[in-house]
Amino acid sequence: MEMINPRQRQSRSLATEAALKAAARSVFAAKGYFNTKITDITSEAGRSAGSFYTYFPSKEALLEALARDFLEDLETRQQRTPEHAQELSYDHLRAHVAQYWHSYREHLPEMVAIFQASMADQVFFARWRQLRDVEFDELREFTAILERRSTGTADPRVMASAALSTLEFFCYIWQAAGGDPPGTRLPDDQAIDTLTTLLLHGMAGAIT
Amino acid sequence: MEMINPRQRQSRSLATEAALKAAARSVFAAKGYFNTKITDITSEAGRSAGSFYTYFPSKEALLEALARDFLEDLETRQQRTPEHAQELSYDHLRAHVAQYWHSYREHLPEMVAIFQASMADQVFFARWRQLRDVEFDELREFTAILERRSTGTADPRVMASAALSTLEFFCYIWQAAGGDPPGTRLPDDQAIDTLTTLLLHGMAGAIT
DNA sequence: TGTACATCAGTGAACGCGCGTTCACTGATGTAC
DNA sequence: TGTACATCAGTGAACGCGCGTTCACTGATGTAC
Repeated sequence: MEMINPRQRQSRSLATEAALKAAARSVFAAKGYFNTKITDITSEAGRSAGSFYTYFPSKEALLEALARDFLEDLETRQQRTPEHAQELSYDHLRAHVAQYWHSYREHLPEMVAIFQASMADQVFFARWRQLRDVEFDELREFTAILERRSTGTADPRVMASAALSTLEFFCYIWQAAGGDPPGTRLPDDQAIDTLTTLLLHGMAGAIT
Repeated sequence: MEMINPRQRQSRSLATEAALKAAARSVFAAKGYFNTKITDITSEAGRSAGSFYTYFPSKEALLEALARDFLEDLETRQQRTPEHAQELSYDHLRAHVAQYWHSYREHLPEMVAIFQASMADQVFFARWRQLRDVEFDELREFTAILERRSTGTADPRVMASAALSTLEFFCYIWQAAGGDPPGTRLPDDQAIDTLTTLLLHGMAGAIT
């Protein structure tokens, strides 16, 4: 029989690696990183336990691979948004908040798994902080406004750190931890508007 | 020889239980909850491995005991602060923020360990949310002001959830995760002032 | 006050469970001639 | 095109490490008479 696909081995191999990554994302999201066993990932991916080690030497290495993909994606996206503001405006800040909110949802398994892993592993602690630095850079333009017009009552970088804490943990609470109180739902628009209002007026409180 | 202490067994027992709890707090803070082995706790406490099980059936039970102590402490403190404000004022909000900041530091091992455990264990997830609800109640008076004078652009409870996210994660970043960027120090006053400025003006942005 | 026995905190070596990891094997794909 | 061999993805039973947990034992404290 004629070969349909001249690279069957390679494509099978790529498919399995992708299946393991996809399965890991799914299982991490469902059970959490620590509760996930290698066999949970392989059985979700429809492979045998041993198959895992053809692609990744450990669960950590798999998460590391997901983290690299994620970081690459973030940095690519960052290049596409060079627009900068001179003043704090609701719409402009809202666009940033909305991007963070949707990006968090899109990468929820990675965000949560890397954060969880950061609590038990130095390497992932560094990875988490690195991802956070990328997000911090996204707020650079706002920090710059604060620096230019600061009243001196608050360090702009500390203010930016607080603003990022708000974004990050509000997303965690509502997208990963079941809402506030648990079980509560929140429309995307309302989440984004609330965050924008808090951060816009909050940061404005530190400028002239 | 006359007995110095008529209840030597009991006091020795209480001392060991307290030593195990203190050792656990110390080791949790140093290595994190997941990396802590039972023998890490017992050796820090200067006891044998087997001794642990006289007092706690598992590491989870020990953390559960620490969580109960913590919750009790929080609820006792809450009764001591019945003062309520009718308006948002810097000093009044600052007092709340300061209390949260110092309470977080005082109970850092519990805060972090319970949060970590919440990511792998349903029971501790519920405990973490319960502790968070207590803190949420502390913000009730501010939520009430928002409810009375809301412009309708943001749900007061969602705004309070965002404010608590700011408090909680800013404390985590600066007290547990080494600052922002890691390695940075922050005087208590500056942390508290920055949080107060952000939250005061941020919440004020949602009222008439 | 003294003796004999009971109780209990504490010990640490040994046990065993769970899960990560290995490896001999299978069957399919790819290559050489 | 066919045959013989090589390579590789994938399998899953078995192995073994690490750590939680047990338990027979020790020595000190407490009690009975």
